[in-house]
Amino acid sequence: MVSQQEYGSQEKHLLAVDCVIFGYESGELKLLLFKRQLEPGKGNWSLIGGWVDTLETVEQAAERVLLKITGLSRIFQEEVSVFSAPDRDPGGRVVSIAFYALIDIKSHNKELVNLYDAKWWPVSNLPDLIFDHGQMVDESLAKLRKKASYDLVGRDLLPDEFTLTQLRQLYNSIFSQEFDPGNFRKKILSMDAMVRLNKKDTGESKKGAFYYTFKPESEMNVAIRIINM
Amino acid sequence: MVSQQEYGSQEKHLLAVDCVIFGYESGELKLLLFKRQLEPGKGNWSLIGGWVDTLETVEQAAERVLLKITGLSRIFQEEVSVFSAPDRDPGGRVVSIAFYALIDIKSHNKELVNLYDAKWWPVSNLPDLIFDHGQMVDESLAKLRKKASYDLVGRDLLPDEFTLTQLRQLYNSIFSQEFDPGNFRKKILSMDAMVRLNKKDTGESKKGAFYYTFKPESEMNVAIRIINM
DNA sequence: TATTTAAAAGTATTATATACTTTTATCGCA
DNA sequence: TGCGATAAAAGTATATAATACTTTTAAATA
Repeated sequence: MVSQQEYGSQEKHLLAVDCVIFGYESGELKLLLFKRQLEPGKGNWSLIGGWVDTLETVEQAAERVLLKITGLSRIFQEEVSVFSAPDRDPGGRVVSIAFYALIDIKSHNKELVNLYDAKWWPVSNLPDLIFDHGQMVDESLAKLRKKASYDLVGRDLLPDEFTLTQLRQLYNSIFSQEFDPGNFRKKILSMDAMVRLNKKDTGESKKGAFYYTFKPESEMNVAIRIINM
Repeated sequence: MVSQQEYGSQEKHLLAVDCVIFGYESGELKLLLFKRQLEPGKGNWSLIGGWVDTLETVEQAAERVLLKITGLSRIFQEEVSVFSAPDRDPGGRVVSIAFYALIDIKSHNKELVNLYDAKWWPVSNLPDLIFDHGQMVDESLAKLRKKASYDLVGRDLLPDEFTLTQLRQLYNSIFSQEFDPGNFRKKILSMDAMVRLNKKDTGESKKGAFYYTFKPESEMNVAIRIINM
């Protein structure tokens, strides 16, 4: 029988999290990016990251970073994957876990964002990013699309009250394609996921579109596929 | 402007990988488990793991572990997620990344498996596992089901030559449900993913079932959903 | 040669997706 | 006040796919 290696005398690693923060504003899916403040790569655009402490989980580290930057807590956030190429960070061996988060841009703390020298960029037109952050964004976008195909992501990205047209435009921008208004409405309403309010948004049309809010997740029909990828 | 923290003086972490190794044998989906050889938890069943070195990626660490145990390389393997509860391992702070792998049980090195005191367990009847390894298995199974729903996983789990009945039974055991033979055949063949050989397996029926082999992945119709979960 | 077995092929029904059309509510303006 | 414009909302018709079920086939064997 072959023996396993003991805990002592093993190599230890710097562990970080990097947050891919998605938001939605003026009909566009956007990403919160930062001017890096330390070498290497100082002055270039990057995701916001943070070190993982010994007494927390990586999820908690990501929540901590998100709170620090946006002032928001209890936000949808999901692990993307681990990035661990030995030379990925020229500053040293750092293993980083990417997370993506979905927030309502209107509700976050803009002063904090300014404080950190951050900017919202449309995902359709991103600058070059340092290290492997571009790959983190690509993987996050793929995950977001997958999630949006069987889950209503509007809950996280839209304000509390929204119209079906706004939800459709959000989906248009996530998938970079135009969904048929009638069919989109039919499918979304068949999920029984939201309630219609007695208010209309007349900004976009003469007739006006009803506002909706989401029902609690437990009450909706979860077995419906929104987009067939 | 708020400044970011320097690389120096950060806490470092022990980093490990744990491998959830799936195989398929006598009509059952199985999992390779190990009798743990060191404290804490010595003698209990666990996944096989290994430490991550400074000069490798976590994927390479997982491949290294898989090769050591099974003698196999170039195996399908995918990251599941990061497990980082500070107290998950009573032996100390270890952050572990779970991977799941799919192998053809027939083709692996049984002597190596014996050497490491390992055993194939049917997933329908697993023993208690140490630490959070049970959760790793649950997440891996969920990932495997999701993958199997849009991808033919037979390529990795079955021998080179197999019958449609064997492929269906593999799917039955992955999803713990009986798929209709006619409809399963119709859907699988519509993917145009395999070629029929001029050989029959007459073990199961008088008529005999044709053997098939997989075409290269590039040639198959990838847009077909196998199982609607 | 009749019987048995499961493979293989085929059919019929239902459900869903997609493309397209019609009606509706409301505003601005003649 | 009533008409045109606008996009929402509702409705329809067709194509495609999922599901349940039936029939035919090939080969072994009693």
